[in-house]
Amino acid sequence: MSDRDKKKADIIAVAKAARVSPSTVSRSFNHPELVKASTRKKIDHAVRRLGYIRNRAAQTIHGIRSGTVGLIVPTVDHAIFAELIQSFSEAIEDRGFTILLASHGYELQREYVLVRKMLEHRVDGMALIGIEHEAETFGLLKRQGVPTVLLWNYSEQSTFTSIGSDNFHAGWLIGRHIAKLNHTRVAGIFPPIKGNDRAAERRKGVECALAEFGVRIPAEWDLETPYSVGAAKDAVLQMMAHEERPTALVCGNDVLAWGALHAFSKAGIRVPDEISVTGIGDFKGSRDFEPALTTVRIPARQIGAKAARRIAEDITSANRNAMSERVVPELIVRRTCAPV
Amino acid sequence: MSDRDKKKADIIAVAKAARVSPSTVSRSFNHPELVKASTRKKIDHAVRRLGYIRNRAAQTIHGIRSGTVGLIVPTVDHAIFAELIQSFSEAIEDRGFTILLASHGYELQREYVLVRKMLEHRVDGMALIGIEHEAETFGLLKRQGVPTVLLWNYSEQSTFTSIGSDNFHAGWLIGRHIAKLNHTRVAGIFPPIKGNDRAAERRKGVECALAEFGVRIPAEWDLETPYSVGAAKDAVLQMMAHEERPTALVCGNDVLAWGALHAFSKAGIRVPDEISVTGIGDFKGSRDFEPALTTVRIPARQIGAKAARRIAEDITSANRNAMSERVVPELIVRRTCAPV
DNA sequence: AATAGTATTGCAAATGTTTTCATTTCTTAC
DNA sequence: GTAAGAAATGAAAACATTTGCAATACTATT
Repeated sequence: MSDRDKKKADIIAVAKAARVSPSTVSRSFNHPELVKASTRKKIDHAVRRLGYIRNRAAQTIHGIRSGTVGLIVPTVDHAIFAELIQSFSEAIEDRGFTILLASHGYELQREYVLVRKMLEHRVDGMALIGIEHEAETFGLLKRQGVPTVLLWNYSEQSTFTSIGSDNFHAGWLIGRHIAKLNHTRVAGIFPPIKGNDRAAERRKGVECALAEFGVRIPAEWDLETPYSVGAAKDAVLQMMAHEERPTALVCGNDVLAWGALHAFSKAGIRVPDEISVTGIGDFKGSRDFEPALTTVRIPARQIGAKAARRIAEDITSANRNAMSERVVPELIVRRTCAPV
Repeated sequence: MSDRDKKKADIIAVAKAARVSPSTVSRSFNHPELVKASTRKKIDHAVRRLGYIRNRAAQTIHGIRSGTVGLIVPTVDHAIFAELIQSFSEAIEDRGFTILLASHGYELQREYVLVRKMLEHRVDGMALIGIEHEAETFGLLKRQGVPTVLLWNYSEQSTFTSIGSDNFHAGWLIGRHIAKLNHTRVAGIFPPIKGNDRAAERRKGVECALAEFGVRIPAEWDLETPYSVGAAKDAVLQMMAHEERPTALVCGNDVLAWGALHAFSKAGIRVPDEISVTGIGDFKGSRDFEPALTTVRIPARQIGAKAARRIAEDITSANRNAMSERVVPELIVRRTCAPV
C-alpha cells in the first residue's frame, strides 16, 4: 500500500488523480451539469480508484444542509412508536435524509438535552412526540429556526406544526361505544400520564364520553400500570379477584388490552360475554388476537409518512406555515365488546 | 432584535461578546482546566446570552470524532429489533454518542448504500444486524477503518467483531426440546430466510436437532410466512384444516408463535394438549401470553448494551481486537409444550 | 480566419472550529 | 523590586469543502 493510499482520500487527492482542480471535483458532485462529461468520467474513475467518500461535515459548515433530521421518542420499544419510527424513517430516507434518533424515557428534561445535542449536529429538522414539551425546548427550537413537527397528537393552537390524531377524540370514541352498549360498571386501565400528553388526552376523552351517559369509573376500578402486557395482566387479575366486577374494561392502549385479554383467558372469564374490553391504537396483532380486539385506529404509519413529507417540505422550501394536520382516529369494532 | 442577534451566533460572536479571543472560547469548552475561572464565567455568560450552540460539523473536519454511531437494521418495527435498538441507544447515549438510524428492509444491497451514506456523515462507528452482508459493504467498512460490530448473530470466524447469540444453537435447543418430548409429527413455520442469516441459522439448528432423533419436517408442514401475527395465524389455520395434523409446531420466532397460538385458540385446538408450540426470542409479552409460550431467550437488551459498550471502546481506544462476544441462548420452558 | 458567445475550468476566499506556538500576565521567592 | 517560572491568552495555520469571479477553451457564425 503506497503512502498516498494510506490516509483517507480527500477531494484534493481526487483532484490530483483526475488532473483537475478541487473545484471541478466539487462541482462534479454538486452541479454535474456544469462539468464536461469526459471530465466527469475522469473524476468518477479517480473517486472509485481512491475509494473517496464525501465529507458531509465539511459541506455542512458552508451552511449547506446536513442531510439529517432528528427524531426523539420516549422509547423505541413500544409497538406504538416502533411503527411510527419505521414509517418516518422510510419516508425521510426516500427524501435523502438520515435520521438521528434518541429516546428520553418520558423525561422531558432529558428531551431538552437531546434536542440541544441534535442542534449541535446541525440537524435540518426535528421531530418530537407529543405536544407537551419543556418551554426551554420550544424556545431553543424556535430560536434556532429549525423546522419542527410534533407527532402523534394533534392540536390546533400549538405554535409548531403538529401531525397526529386527536387523542381526546380517540378516547371519546371508545367511551361512547362502551356507554352505548349500556355498560355502567366500567373499569379503566391507563399508563402513567406524566410526560405523556397522548395518554392523558385519551383518558380525558373516555371520561368525557362516559360522563355524557352518566357513567364514571370508580376509584377501585381505576388502574394504572406501565406500558407492558405483564403489568396489565397482573393488575387486571387482581381487580377481578374481588367480588364486585365491572362489565367493561377500557384500556388506554392495545398493549394493555392484550394483557387484560390474557388475564381474562387465564381466569376463565369469557370475553365479551362476561366482560367487554377495548384498546386504543390498533397495533399490529390486535386484529388477529383471539378474540379480535375492538379498538380505535390511530394510523401510525400514516402519521410517520405525513410527518416526513412535511418536514422535508419545510426544510426545502423556506416558507413555513405552522399548519397542523389531523389524521382522524377511527373506531374499529371487532369481537371484544357486547351489550350488557 | 438587533442585527447581531439575527444570524446564528458562532464562536467568534461569543468571543467578541466575552472580550476574549476565539481560541479561548474554544479552549473553555474543550479544555476548561486551561482557562481561568473568571474568564470561563464571562464566556459562559456570553454563550447563554447569545444562545450559542456548538457546531459539531466544524469540529468534525478537524478529525475530531463526530460523536455519532450508525445503526442499520432490517426494520424497526419488529419487536425483535425494537428492543435491541432501545437498549443500544440507551447505552450509546450514555457514552455521549448519538445514533444515526436507517433500515434496509432485508435488502442487503440497500444496506450498502446506507453504510456509504453514514460514512459520508463520518460516523465514528457502525453497527449492523447479522453476519451476512455484501462483500462491498465489508470492503468499505474495512477500508475506511470504521469500528464495526455485527449484532444479533454470533460467529467466530467473522473478520468483524460480532456480538450475539448462536442462532443455530437457539434453534437446536428448541428442536431437541420437542424431540425429547417424543414428538415425531412436527410442523415448522419460519420467516423468509433471504437476507436473514439469523432465521436461516435457527432453522438449520431446529432441523439438525430433530434429525438427531430421526425426525424431520415434511414439506406439507413446512410453512413460510412473513414476520406477522396475522400471516402466521392464517397459515396455521389453513394447515390445521387438513385431516393430517402435526403434534408440534416449531415457530421461527415468537411473533409467529403468537399467531399460531391465536389460530389454535380460534380453531378450538387446545395447547398443549392437542399440539405443542414453541417460539424463539422470548419477546416481551411471551411470558404473559395465555398459555405462556415455551421459547428460547435471546437477550436483546443484553446484546444491545454489550454492543454499545464494545463499539464505544473500539472508538476511544485505538487498538481493536476483533474478538466476538457470545451471549448464550437459554431454553425457557413454559406452558405450550407437552409430551406426546 | 476572426469574432462573439458559450461552456468549462481554476483561483482564492470563505465556512466554524481546533491547536500549536509564541506572547503576555501573574505568582512567588528572594 | 527583580527574576524565574507558571498560568493564561492570542495569532495564525489547518481542517475539507463550496462558490463567486475571472480566465481559458471551445463552438458556431460570419
